[in-house]
Amino acid sequence: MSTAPPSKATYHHGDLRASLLSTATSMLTSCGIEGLSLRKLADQVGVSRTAPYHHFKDKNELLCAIAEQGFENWQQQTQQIFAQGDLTHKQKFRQFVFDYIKYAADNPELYDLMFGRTIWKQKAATEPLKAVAYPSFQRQVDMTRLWQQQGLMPQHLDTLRLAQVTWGTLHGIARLLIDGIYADASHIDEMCETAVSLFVTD
Amino acid sequence: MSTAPPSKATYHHGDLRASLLSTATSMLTSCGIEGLSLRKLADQVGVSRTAPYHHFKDKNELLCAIAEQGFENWQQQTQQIFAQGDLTHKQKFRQFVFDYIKYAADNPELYDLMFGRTIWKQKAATEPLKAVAYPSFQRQVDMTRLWQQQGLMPQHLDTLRLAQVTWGTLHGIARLLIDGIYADASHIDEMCETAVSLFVTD
DNA sequence: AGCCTGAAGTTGACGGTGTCAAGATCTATG
DNA sequence: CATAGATCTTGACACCGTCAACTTCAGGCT
Repeated sequence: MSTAPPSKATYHHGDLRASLLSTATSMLTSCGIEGLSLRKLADQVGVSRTAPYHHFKDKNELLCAIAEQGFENWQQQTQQIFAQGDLTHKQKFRQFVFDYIKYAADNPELYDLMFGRTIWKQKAATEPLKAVAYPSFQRQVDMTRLWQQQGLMPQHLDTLRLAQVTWGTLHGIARLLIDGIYADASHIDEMCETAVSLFVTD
Repeated sequence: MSTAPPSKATYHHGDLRASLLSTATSMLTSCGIEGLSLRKLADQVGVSRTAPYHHFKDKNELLCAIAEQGFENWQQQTQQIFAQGDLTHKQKFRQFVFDYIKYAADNPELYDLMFGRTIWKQKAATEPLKAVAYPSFQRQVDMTRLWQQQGLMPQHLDTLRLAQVTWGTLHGIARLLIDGIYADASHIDEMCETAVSLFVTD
């Protein structure tokens, strides 16, 4: 599962930071954010409760590091859609919507950490996290501009505002789903289809 | 501020439940959900740490009671819009959008409690809360059906899905705002205007 | 009137949390 | 080979939610 140390007999772990990160991520996805405690984490990795503090300043920094990894994966995943050459612009947009929601539905706890208030409301994001997250926000704007130029979306609307609203829609649908309020997984496809047909002016 | 007991000399408080509720609500709005602890609350009300347990089974029940009040206020506020007779359908819809976002922006912590994962993801909603919240979800569907009949929104789309997407959009914009990610208060009006012009097919 | 049941409020205690300080251990560099 | 610094440890503190047992008081029954 996680990167195991070569031998447990050693006083020093060898690769504790990576171990903590991967174990924390799996604890997050299986137990939720409220079930992730530093003490349980240290215990699971087989190390004393304060050992993690030599690799992360505090719990927030650990959470930011997890989110950081999440953004890297997500970004990679997203860009694969646009690399596919044999799709029309509308098909790509449709694929983007479906994949966005699918990512959130498949990784609810991670999505919540990446795009939730735990990190952002308290303005607790670390610099490395910002360095990965902000460009991916910006990318949303760039894509929107492209969609406007391709005639998928109204050109008379301000690109930034349009980007905020379209992303807001995806974000809102994702949240309704993963917070289990007013929508459940069986509605995903139809909701995405409805969203696409609302936005795309063809 | 809160309902003060007639005299502090009495052993029994007199109206502790109401005092707890109002003080908790004001602590929530001023300190955030993470700053609201039962011990601090009891202390502020001037009562021992376990006194609240005679009025609320646990912290969750207190939170649900706060959310319950929030829904009642919110519902009341929303219905005032539709009582105004001198507005066109489109104007009413526009007003609804603006008011929805304004409510979230004005009461970020309360909005988070009412529509956030703290209560709903853990399926921790009490029966009284559900009794108030579910109908207000249903009302969203009813309004959407009306908007379709009035020609504001495409009639060929399934009403339930359309309601989920339109509400998802408002919810998403609200969350982007109150979580301080990718949008701030100065964008509110323009974002609302963009959302309206995207949804209303005139 | 007086008792006495039960609601309301109290202190004490337990296990859990994040985090700091000080000491132990090992690794690697001069 | 020694020693400095990174790494890991135990101890301690201040919080938190919650249970159990005790005290106080108000209201209804005889």
